[in-house]
Amino acid sequence: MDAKSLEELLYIEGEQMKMSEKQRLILNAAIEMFAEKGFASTSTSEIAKKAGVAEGTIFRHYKTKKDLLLSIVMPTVTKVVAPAFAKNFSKEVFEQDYPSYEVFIREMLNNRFEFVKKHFPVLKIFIQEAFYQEEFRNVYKQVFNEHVYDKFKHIIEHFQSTGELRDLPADTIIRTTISSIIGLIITRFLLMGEEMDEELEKERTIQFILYGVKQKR
Amino acid sequence: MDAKSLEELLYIEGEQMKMSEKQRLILNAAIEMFAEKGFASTSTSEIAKKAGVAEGTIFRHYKTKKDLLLSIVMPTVTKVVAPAFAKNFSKEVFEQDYPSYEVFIREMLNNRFEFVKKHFPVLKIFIQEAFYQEEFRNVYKQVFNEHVYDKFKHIIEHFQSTGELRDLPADTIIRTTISSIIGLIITRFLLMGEEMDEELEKERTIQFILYGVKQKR
Amino acid sequence: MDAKSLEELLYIEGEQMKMSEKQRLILNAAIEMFAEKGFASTSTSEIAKKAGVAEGTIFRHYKTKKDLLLSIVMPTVTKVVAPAFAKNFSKEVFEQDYPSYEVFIREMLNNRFEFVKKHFPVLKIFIQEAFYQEEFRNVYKQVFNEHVYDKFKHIIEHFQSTGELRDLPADTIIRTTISSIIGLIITRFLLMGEEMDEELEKERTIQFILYGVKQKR
Amino acid sequence: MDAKSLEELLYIEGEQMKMSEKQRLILNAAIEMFAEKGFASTSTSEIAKKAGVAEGTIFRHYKTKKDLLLSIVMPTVTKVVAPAFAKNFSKEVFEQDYPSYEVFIREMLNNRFEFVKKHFPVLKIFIQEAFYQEEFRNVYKQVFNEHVYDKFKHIIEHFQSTGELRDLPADTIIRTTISSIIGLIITRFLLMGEEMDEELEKERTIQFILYGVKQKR
DNA sequence: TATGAATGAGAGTTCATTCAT
DNA sequence: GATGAATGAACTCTCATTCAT
Repeated sequence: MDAKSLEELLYIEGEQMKMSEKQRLILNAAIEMFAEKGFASTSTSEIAKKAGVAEGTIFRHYKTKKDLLLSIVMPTVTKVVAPAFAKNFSKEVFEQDYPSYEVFIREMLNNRFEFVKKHFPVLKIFIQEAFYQEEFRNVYKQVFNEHVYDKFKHIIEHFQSTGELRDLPADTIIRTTISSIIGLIITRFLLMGEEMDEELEKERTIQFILYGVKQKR
Repeated sequence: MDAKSLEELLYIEGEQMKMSEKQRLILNAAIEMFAEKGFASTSTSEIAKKAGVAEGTIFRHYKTKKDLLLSIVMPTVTKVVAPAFAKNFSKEVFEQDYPSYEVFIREMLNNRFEFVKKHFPVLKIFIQEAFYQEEFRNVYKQVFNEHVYDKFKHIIEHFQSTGELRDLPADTIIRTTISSIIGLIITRFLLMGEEMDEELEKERTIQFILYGVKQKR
Repeated sequence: MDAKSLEELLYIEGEQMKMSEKQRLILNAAIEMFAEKGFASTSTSEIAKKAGVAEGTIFRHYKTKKDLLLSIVMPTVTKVVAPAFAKNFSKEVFEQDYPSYEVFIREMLNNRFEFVKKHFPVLKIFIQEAFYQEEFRNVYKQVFNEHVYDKFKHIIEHFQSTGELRDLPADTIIRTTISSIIGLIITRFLLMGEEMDEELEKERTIQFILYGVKQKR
Repeated sequence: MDAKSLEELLYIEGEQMKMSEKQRLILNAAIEMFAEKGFASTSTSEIAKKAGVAEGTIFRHYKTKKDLLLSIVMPTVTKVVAPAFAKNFSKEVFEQDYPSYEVFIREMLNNRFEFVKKHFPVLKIFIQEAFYQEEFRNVYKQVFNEHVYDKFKHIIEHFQSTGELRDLPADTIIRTTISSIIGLIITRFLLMGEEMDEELEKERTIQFILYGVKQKR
């Protein structure tokens, strides 16, 4: 990954952003290896070799191996979960940007799909570790609760009030919408790869969310 | 896990089924630890201690640590993916069992949900490893292709011919249906735990699959 | 050191005493190296090499390097400080064994001198570490207070009551007596070595303690 | 420690004396850390941090870490051992300063006691290292032999000739005198600390040296 | 068949020292 | 002169695996 993208991805507000060249090499190598073999199965000596630095150099920048993992994964969590909802939802902006739920989920799906495509290795690392580290799951939950849930719910209720959406509980709509999007993403990035017709399946997923699979009577 | 369940779960056709007592202790301990901490982060000595056997005993039954992993995970793949479709689809059986797509997915969802509930640790191990071992993903794909895909497609086409299902491509319906089910399962077993109202969310997921979230006009 | 001596030296009451052959080799090597180069400057790989075992073997027997140090040093503290006072001081035994303060300190000096001669390396290790680890000093103090001080004081007061000893405070007599003995021991084992005429200097030290260096008028 | 004291302590005749500010910071930090944790257990980075300089700066002033140790310890040896005997023993000066052995040892004890109190950390470092580095012990022996032994012996013989001292061998008197003083110093600075009544114990030690503990008949 | 002591390769980490700036 | 990033050897400790009992 080039220096700029990496810094943008791993930048946390309030932290100093500048990375040294070696640090970038280390992070890129670590992301690649962790994504490929998993955190526990990747040795710091492998990372050092791939990065082309001495093993000691890793520990000059990151106190422990776990520290290196966190510095890769933590800043990403926010960025993957929140941005679709980061906009300032003033009424005008909102109604202009999202005239319908369809426009909203289409934008969200496209936006997150591209993000995942660009940063898939880091996300893979996050997901893997979230399996066994509660710490990781909690960060995800926290970000979701703080930045996403209320706004998402608000949007749904808005479109229920306009009559576009059925009167299902917002929670269920949130879960099923997200499930469908994540299901698409997993299918594309973990199971099928390039052989999938991306645009077609994205569109179908949107239609599925919107109309369901059952024929209208 | 008791001896019988374990043998059933890990039994592969054509193999000798009898397990010694020690072997069962080892497998149970390994499943628990692998699920909790991951394969790479679990040491054989931890397994031995938890199983109450000597370290050497593990290697008497399983040539390597990886061997132990495979003997846990491989037989499970088939069992988790296939059984809903394992029935003999003679016309009568089928029409009798599944008078509608709704009945079919309700049964499938309930059935898989219970299976996951019962064998969650083993499945967690499989998923974790599938992330980085193509070998694992391929086994999954193969089982899916061999035992599931054709039958699932056949069912969909059947209900499209009866007019119950819309004329979406079967692949899309398969993917979205499975996505929704897996989404529910992940939400329940990885994110929310017991705090979720299982029966309610199951029903809503089914409704979502069937009708979608969009109001019918 | 032979197996028997080592076990006797490092045995702690209430612990299991049997040492494996390898364990003995490790302890002997560790004592030798720690005494020669100090704890911090001795690497576990050196110890392993000198003991003729694999490095891993050390950690099978001792959880950490520090553990190895403690298992050498702790049991010795008691044995070096206490035994001269370990006898059961029933009145008869006492008056029979120590008809005078002179007999008492002569026995104590000889006894401790021989013990130091036999176990000098272990004691050297203890002293070194006591310099910077309060933990070590406290163990020493505790043993001294519990097993030595009262009895020593009692003896002194006894010989003050018989008129053999001057009416100095017991604490001062204790400190100066011990100082003189330790001074002799340090001179012999750290500064001069074999070139010192042991018996002569022991006798002179006893005379010094008893009569002082100043001429009687 | 202030600049002047430090320079005085570590000054060796014939060397250039000026220390830079940074050098002083480094030496003070090193003395403190070495005394607290021992030479081998103190890292140069700790010293640099405590001194508030960069790690590289240490190596600009001292070729190696050991060099730093030597530059602290070596000049001190002379100063701790010799000064009591450094005076020019012209007959007049001597008889005027030391009209009796008692006056002599009282002055020596007080003088060395104050020196140790002032420079305890450096001395602690020296003693620690003297345990395993013969080089250090030899320096001590050499200084003792060159600057102390003959003069001390001469003093003793003088007071034997005046009849103040008993006809013990001078070596024994030297050893026991020094032992008693060192014993007091160790008790004060390593074992008891401030809780000891300094003046009282100093006086008692002198009395012990002079009269011994045994009652005069 | 089961044991557990022993192994040695390799893990993560520290550290004295170097050197370009 | 001072810096501190970089180094790589060496450190303590872990681990899957072996094998004599």
